[in-house]
Formats: sequence, structure tokens, C-alpha cells
Amino acid sequence: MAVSVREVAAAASVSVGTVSNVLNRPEKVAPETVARVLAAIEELGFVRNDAARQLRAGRSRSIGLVVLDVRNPFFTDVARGAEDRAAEDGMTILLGNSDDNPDRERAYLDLFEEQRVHGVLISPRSDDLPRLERARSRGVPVVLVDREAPERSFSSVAVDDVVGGALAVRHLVESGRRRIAFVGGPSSIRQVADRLEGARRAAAETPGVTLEVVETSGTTVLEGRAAGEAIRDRAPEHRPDAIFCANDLLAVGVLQALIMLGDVRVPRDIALIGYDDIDFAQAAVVPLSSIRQPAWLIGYTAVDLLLREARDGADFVPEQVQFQPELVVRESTGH
Amino acid sequence: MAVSVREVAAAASVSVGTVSNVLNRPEKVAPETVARVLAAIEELGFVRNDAARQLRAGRSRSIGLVVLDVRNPFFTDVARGAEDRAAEDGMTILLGNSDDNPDRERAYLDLFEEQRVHGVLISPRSDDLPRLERARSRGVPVVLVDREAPERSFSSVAVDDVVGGALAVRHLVESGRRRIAFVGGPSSIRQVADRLEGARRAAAETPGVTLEVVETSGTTVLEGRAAGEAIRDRAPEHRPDAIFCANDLLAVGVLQALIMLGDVRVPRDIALIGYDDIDFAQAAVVPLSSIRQPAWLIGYTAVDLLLREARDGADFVPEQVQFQPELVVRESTGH
DNA sequence: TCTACGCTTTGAAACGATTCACGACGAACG
DNA sequence: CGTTCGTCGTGAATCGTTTCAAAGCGTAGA
Repeated sequence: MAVSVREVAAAASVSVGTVSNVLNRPEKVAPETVARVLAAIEELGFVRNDAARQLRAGRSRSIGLVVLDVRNPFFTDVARGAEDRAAEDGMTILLGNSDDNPDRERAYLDLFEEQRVHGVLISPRSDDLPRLERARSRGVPVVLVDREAPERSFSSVAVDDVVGGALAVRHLVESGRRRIAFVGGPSSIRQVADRLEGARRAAAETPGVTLEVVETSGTTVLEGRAAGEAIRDRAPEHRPDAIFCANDLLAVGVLQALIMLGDVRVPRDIALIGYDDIDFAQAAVVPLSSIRQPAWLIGYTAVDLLLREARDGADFVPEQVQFQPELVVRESTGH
Repeated sequence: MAVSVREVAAAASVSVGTVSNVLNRPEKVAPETVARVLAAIEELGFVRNDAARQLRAGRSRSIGLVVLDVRNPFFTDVARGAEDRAAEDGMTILLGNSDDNPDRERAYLDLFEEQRVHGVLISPRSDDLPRLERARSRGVPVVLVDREAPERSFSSVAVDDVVGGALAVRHLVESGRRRIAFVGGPSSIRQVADRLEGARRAAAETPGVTLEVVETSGTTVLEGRAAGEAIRDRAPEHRPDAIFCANDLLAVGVLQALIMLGDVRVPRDIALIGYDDIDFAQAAVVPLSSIRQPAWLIGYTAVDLLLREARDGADFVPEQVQFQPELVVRESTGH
């Protein structure tokens, strides 16, 4: 059924070694022989068996990537960056999404190990660092995405979320807002916690500024909408005059809730700022101010670090790359 | 470096065959031996090498899925359904997105063939059926997703888009609308063409109903927004009184464009209906009427067919499953 | 003529899990 | 006591590709 190098070799009257050379180092083979072998390949419809290749090579040509939520455009952008860098070295990205569930996260790590992936990129939900340590001790490079490792034990690519949170709130304060609400959760997600921390610090810088926390159970549009409705339904004097959301999906939800009633105007009554600057942010009903993270670049850089670690082996020193978040001002916070 | 069955066997003082049996048919092995082998596995940190397994087995335990656009929630839902069904048989989904690009589509097919996937699910962008025929002739089951095969040559899972398009327009007509615009494109995408065809037929049913086509170059929010702006900027008497969009992303974009100016109200001035009924539709500023497709079920069913085809081999008869689209009425078309 | 060298090609070994025909051992039975 | 049967365990062969030491061959220089 399946055509193997052996049959190609027979058809082209060469040895299997030569067929392999044609496939992998054609410059080492006489042009005429190359032509003959390629003809045989075409003729027989030969397709390389990747499993055998991997077995021989000892590891696969893939890199595992575990993200918190595929539905979030931020992560698909990260994935795209990773894919692009991987493609430069002829590698593939295996995408798994944990849905913020530690069990799924572990299942993907197991799967990736069985596949002998070149390495793993992960934005870990939990602090299951021992599990990651174990993977690395087996020679699988691990790079943390969008999260820094304690004690610099792992390479990581991250954006300083504390600074980002501070940027957002400082911007709101400078636009004259005083009663600020932070919408986000659960706080077990590190990114959420850090952004809140930054918000707290920025709020503390200016006397008279208050920061209220509206905790959500997740980071989707629907949860944002629920939070927004709760705020909208308050008496006007109890509403904040600005809202900082832990990500853009939440902000879109909040925006919908506020605008749908019609008596809360953005940014006039309440200013709104999100986080991630996904494509959708600028296309929202009221274009959304946001904190931009270089999503594509994060993925690209993470794979870059990973490949370097894979190449250098044991004497590789973990490296932490940190990008700076950037404020993007649009209509939702008034120009 | 890597721990193999051989070493586990040595550590547990059994043969490699027994280790394999413990892994795959524990009931055939004496309980005490099982315990000893498991202990050795734990002790040495043994992890199965999937490549070797696949090589022996002849094919991998994965199924390839090529979608047109990962950013579209409709496709991530399909993928989720596929993943769930695959997991029931201990299989994995390999996700590739073609971005509506025939080259990328082909690249993924090649990759999947090298991986010796169990089968391929694809919502083909092009009519490159010969390529798919070839794959199947090599024993790789192919199931078309969201698209029916001419001459029933392939199994497929689809929703009748012509009916769906007709449903949408009939609903608009019944709500009293007469000057209808279809927003969508490019028409090379079969789904788009079919929905338009359905719209045409429905419009023809009622005298006095006109159908205008506003062609877009893609199916994203941004392209919808551009189309919406073009319509919004017309003199009111030249605007349609209803818009049917080829999918919800486009509809969201159109909605933003119409509402942002403020002098076009939805549904009062223009009724709006989308397609797919993604989560976002009901969360839109004006909750969006839409044509629902059972995305999760489509993915689930497709894998089911695929596995059946893989099991039955050559004497499997292609099977076409067709779901019926369903009208979901919300605020954007007036209750 | 012989040696040396470069260019090509060869073919067996290796990767690691699985399979399967076969052997070892005890118990049950006649 | 000998035979049969069932339970467990064995280990060589296998999957298809890559690698690498070695060999074949023709040419140029001594």
C-alpha cells in the first residue's frame, strides 16, 4: 500500500541511501541521478513517512503551544507569530488550548512529551512549575509566554502587566477621572492580578482617586457584559466615571451593556479602556482605548528563544525578554 | 538520554514485550508484574515515543482539519466539536488554517499526508478535487466540511446554504422590507455564493422585492464595516431597507458602521441579519438576527463519518449529511 | 604504471514500540 | 503418572527513514 524509499530506490535503480540524499542533500547527488529519483518519486506517488523520520531524528519538528483561550484574538495573534518563526526553520506549531483548566493543560503537556516536541511554549495557568521542571529535565526546552518565571528559572517572553495596568489608570486620571473601576477576574490568572496591581499603584499616586474592583469569573465578552450591566443599573451617583477592563473582550462587553441602555454615554459619562488592543478594539462601536501588547512579536520571540535553547542544550542560560506595553488612545476615553 | 521500553524492561526484570503489554493490554499480564512494571516506569520517568508507535501502527492517531479562518468563531466551534468526537476514540485534531489561500491549503494537505493522519476534514476553498481524490486513493479518508461534494464522491457534512439564504431574505420580506442588499464576498467562496443564490430565489418569490449585491473582498469585521460605511454614506433614498450579510462578522461590521454615524437606526431604518449565529451575535450592540448553523455538531459528525470511513475501508460508501439552517430572530430585524 | 584524490553511491545499522509464534510452568483430569 | 489446557512471559522481526564508514570509479600527477 504505502510506498517507501525502498521501492523508490528500486524503481530508480539506486540505493535507499541515495534516495534519502536526494531528499535531504540534493547538492551531494549527481544531477542526472537526482532527476531519475525525482521521476520515480513522482511516478510512484511517494510521500515521506514523518513518523520514521522523527524516530530516527529523536524528536519531532513541532513545537507545542498551550494557550489559555483560543477564542481570544490576542492568543491567536501570538500563535501566528510563533507559527511564522517556526516556519522559518521548517517547523510546525501544535496548538492546544487549556481553557484555563489545569487538567487540560497537563494533558497537552503529556501529549507533547509523547510527541517528542522540540519544545513547549506555555502561558501557564497554574503554578505547576514542577511539572515544567520535569519536562525540561528531560531535555524539552520550555518557554513561558506572557508570564515571567520566578527566580528566572525559565526563559520567558512577557509584557510588564503591572506597568500596563498603571499606564491605563494613569491615562484615566490624567483625563480627569477619579472614581475608577477595575473589571476583571478571576484573580488566579496572573495577568489579571498584575494589571490590577498596576492599577492600584497608579491610583495611589494621585490623592482623591479611588479604585473599585468588579470581579468577573472569566474574561469573555459575556462576562464583561454582565459586569457592565451591573454597573449600568446602579444609581448614577454610584457609578464610576471610568472603567479599566482586564482585557478587550471584557471591555467590549462592558461597552455594549453601557450603550444599550442609552443613558450612559461613553466616554462622556464613563470612560472605558481595555487591554491587548485586539483588532476588534478599534472596530468597536465606540473605538476602544487600550493597552497594546505586541502579540505577534511575543509569539515570534518565544519560538526564537526556544530554538536557541534547543540548539545550545544544557549550557543555555534562561533569558527573560520583556516588552513594554503601550497606551493607545481612542474615542472611548475621549481624545 | 531518552528512556525506552528496553530500559524499563531491564529495571523491572521482564521482557520488552511484557512492558508493551502492560501499556496496551494490562489485563493480559499478572497483576503483580503490572505493578512492578508501572513502578519501573514511574521510577525512570518513561514516556512513550509516539513516533515509534506510529511507525509500527502505520498511521498516526490524529485527524487533520483545514479551516478557512480560525478567527471566525464558527470554525473554532466546528473544531471543538471535531476535537470532542476525536477524543472519544483517543485521537487528536491537527488544526491548520488556510486563510482562504489555496497554497496554504495544499501545504497543510501535504503535511497531513506526511504525518499519515487518520483522515482529513476540510472545507475546501478551491475546487481542487483531484488533490483530494489523490489523497483518498492513498487510503486517507476525506470528509468535506460545510460543503457538499459534486456527484457525492466524498462524504460531507453541510448545512444547506441555499435554504439558509432563502430563510434570511424571506424573513426580511415578511417583516415588510422590500429593498434588500446582500453583503458578502468573494463569490469564489462557495458558502457565500450559495447564500446569495438562496437570497435571490427568496427575493424572486415576492413581486416588488429587489436584491442588490454589495460585494466584499473577504468576510471579516473590517470588510463588513467598509461595506456598511459605503451604504451609510448614500443618500437615504438610495439606501436599502434591509441588509443580509454572508456571515455574522460582516454583519457586526455593518452594524458598527450604520450605528456610528447615528442617523441610521437598526432595525428602524435598516433591518440587519447575519449568518452563523456566533456567540457574538446575541451580544452585539443591537442583538443580531441570524441563521444558525449547528457548528459543534458539524464538527462532531464530520469526525464520526471520518472514523467510520477509516474503519470500513474501501467498501465504504460516501455519505452526505445535511443539517437544516434555522432562523434566529432578534432585535436587529425588529421583533 | 602506480598512487592519490575527489566525486558518487552503497548498504547495513540504528531509532523504539508493537506483535506474535512459541515456550515455560502449574493445575486439573483421566 | 502422563496428558492437556490455560495463563504468563519471551524475544526476534518489523515499520521507513537517516546516517556514515567504506567502496567504486575516473582522472591527474609522480
